[in-house]
Formats: sequence, C-alpha cells, structure tokens
Amino acid sequence: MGKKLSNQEPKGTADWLPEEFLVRKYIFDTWRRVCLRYGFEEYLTPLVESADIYRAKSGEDIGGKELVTFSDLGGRELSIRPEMTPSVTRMVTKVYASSPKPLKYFSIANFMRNEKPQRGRNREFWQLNCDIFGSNALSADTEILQLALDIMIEFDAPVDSFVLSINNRKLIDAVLDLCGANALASDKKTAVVRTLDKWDKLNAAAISERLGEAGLDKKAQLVITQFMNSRSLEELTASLPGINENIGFKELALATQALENLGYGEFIAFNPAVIRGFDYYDGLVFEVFDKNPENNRAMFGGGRYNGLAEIFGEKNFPAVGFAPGDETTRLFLESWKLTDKVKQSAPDKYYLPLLDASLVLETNRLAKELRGQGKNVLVGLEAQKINKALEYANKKDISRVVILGGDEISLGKYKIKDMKKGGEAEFSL
RNA sequence: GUGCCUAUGGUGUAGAGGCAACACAGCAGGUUGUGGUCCUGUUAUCUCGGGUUCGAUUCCCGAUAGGCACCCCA
Repeated sequence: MGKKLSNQEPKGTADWLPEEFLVRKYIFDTWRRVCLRYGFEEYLTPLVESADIYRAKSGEDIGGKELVTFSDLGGRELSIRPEMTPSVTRMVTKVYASSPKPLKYFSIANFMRNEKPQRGRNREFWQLNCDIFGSNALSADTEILQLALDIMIEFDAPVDSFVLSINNRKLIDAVLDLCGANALASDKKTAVVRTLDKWDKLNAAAISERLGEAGLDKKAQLVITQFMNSRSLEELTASLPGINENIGFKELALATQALENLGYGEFIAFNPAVIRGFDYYDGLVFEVFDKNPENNRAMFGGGRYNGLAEIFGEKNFPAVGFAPGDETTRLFLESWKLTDKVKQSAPDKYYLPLLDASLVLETNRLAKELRGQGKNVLVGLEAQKINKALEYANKKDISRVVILGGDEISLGKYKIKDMKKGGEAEFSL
C-alpha cells in the first residue's frame, strides 16, 4: 500500500449520496416541469469552452481569477464553464439566422468557479438557465418573470416567503446621466455603480464619501439618493419628475402592470438597488430574494442582454433570461420547510428477499415478472431469514416486501406484505 | 485576497497534563418463516509536524483540512 489517500471530495465540490441526490432531483424535476409547461426546449453545451468567451463580458472575477482554465494538447486555452449565458449565446449564433423566432431554451447543467466556498456557494454548482432569444417585445421580459415566479410557486413557496425585485439598466443609465456620472472616467463610474449595488449595506456617511470620491457633488448625490430611496415607481416619479418619460421606466411600469393583471402582483416590487454584476445586462434586471430572516439573501436573478452576441462577431439579437442555482434553492426550501414533497417524489419500491439459498432461480424469476409489470424490485442477493429481511426493509424505508419461500412455492403462490399497514395479499405464481 | 472559529470511532458529541467516555448507525448473535421494541458482543495511531514536560490526544507554534463572514457572485 502506498500513501493513504484522502476520501474527501475536492474543495468546493460535494458527493451526492442517494439522500441528497433525491433533494436535487426534486429541484431539477420541478425546474424542468415548469419550463416544459411554458414550451421551452432543453439543450446542453460542452463542459468546457474557449477561455476568451468569458473574459469578454462576464465581469472581472468570474471572467478572471475565478475561471478554472487549462491548456489542451494544441495549446488552446480552455475553461470549465462558470456560467451558461456565453455558451448558449455562442450556440444560438450558429442557428439564429435560420431559426424561426423566438427561441425559448432551457438547460440544467453544472458549473465551476474558483471561489472560496461558504454557505450557499460551492465551486461546483448546478443551475437552471432559461432564455428567450429573438424577441425584443416586453412580453418576453414579462414571460421570463412569470416563469421565474411560477417556479417558486411550484415549490409551494408561500406568498410572503420571497420577493422578485425588478429594475432596469436603462433607468439606471438615465439616473447616471442626470447626476453626471456618465461623463466620469470609466473607473469612477464603476465606483458609483458599485456604491449603488452596496446601498443597503452602507450608511449615509459612507455612501456620501464614496460618491464624493468618485467625483459627484452634493447636488448629484441628492439625485442618486432620491432614486435609491424610491420604494415604488410612483415614489420615483414624485422625487424625480420627468423620469417617467425614460424608456427603462416605461418598461418597468408596463411589465409590472402585466404581471399584476395575471395575478402575480403580490410577488413583485421595484428595487433600485438591484444592479447585478454581469457586464452584459442592458435592460430589465431582476433578483429573487428569500425573505426568511435566517436566510436573507438573493437567491437568483436574470435580465436582458441584447448585446452579448457581438462578441462572436455576429449581428446582435435580443435575449432575456435568468438562472437559479441548486444550493440557493435548497436553502430556500429548507428555510421554509418545503421539503415534504421530496420524499413523496421517491419511487415506490418492492423488496424481494432470498429466503433460502436453494430458491435463487425462483426468486429471480418472480423478480423478473414483477419488473415486467413495471414495478421497482430490489432483490436479495444473499439468503436471509425473514425477520432480517423485514428489518432491512424497515431500515431502508421500503414499503412492500414480497415473500417467496418454500411454503409459498409448494402452494404455487407468493405474498406481498404492506410494511406500513401490516397486511398481506396473496398472488398466484 | 482579508478576518474569525473548529479539528476525538462510520456519524454526532463528552473528556482530562497520567488506561479516551457516551449516543446513534453498521455488523454478528439472543430468535430454523413475519418487522420497527429489548438484550449481548464488536468498531479510535484523539488530522499531521515541531516545541514545553518524567509524561501531550489535552498547553504552545506551524502546516493541512473544514466552517463562517468580508470581497465578489448568485
């Protein structure tokens, strides 16, 4: 024997033992069911991509130091995907021109980011990605929001358990224009945007200091403060008259109205602090927040990214989408105790123990027949006394045990015992 | 990248500068065809390396690993 190897998973990754697998399968099945219900089609792209497609527009961290990169035999620099959007955009550019529009696509896939793992965040994680390509209509934005809400509702999320916060990059841009931030050097402008992103975590003095350092005077800061303190579109109009002429504002108002008309009003709210770090968003942006005080966090988000296709040298096409992750979803389900359905989703199983070593053939014949009827049959591999067989079934939470021993065979019968109710039923062999 | 916390059977936890304890799970049996209870047996180089000490699993330093928060992201 050589050196003893660690049986731990690599940092930031996790094994999925059957129990945990069942939870994630429940999450994936729910995602898939709702997407199919909206007529979305499932696709998949390769695990690795050329590293460059992430450096272009994925942001400094995800497209930089968090990228897991290696060289192939030809010296090409490849990365394990840290997100789906560049991949699906790349894929769609190949078929876009010849495809009937719009395209409604989804995928469930795993990703890698070289981060420091912590609660709700691993290096390897799984995401659902839903996107609509080829429609600039506001109804595409609305459908994406509705789909995101329906996924939450399909998980039995109570009304006050989460909120979908919406904002619009065009509106943010207009506000940056109003206060002169768009005229600033790009690093100063980034500092302003970053401050907006941190708004709720910083106090007034810290905000003022940061904005001042970025080059905004008191008057400009007041404009930003009025924008950021608006809790609704009405409040925003009152504090910044004329802002309601902005296209981003109008889109938000119309999308909100559309969702209210469909009965989703109580789930959505305008929130000026929703910015999102990806550089490619250029219209609607949104995030879903868990409202549980023990898990108060953004769960997932999305938005419109009409400009991304240009990195592949293609004519741009409209795109809007979102991506919830497996861990954040799991934490949400746990924080609201919504995991009852997980066990119900486990497949029903039969246990057919081998009660005597001489009955291997008969036992497997019966198992084959029951499997032919579509039943899931777990067959005993080693001879086992019946009390041990029942004990095993209990421990494995198996609800039915098929009994086939010498007595049954001589009568030409077998029995199925219901472990919950205790009764037995007889059947002919 | 920064800071804080933790490391003892398979799992969850006690413990004390001098023979490492308990619970659960696992396996075997009590019990030759009817279960969940009960009883018995069985399971540990106390993460690694160095230091202090007659003696360290315990105290100190370092490494490694894990967790949490920040950053960032979602």
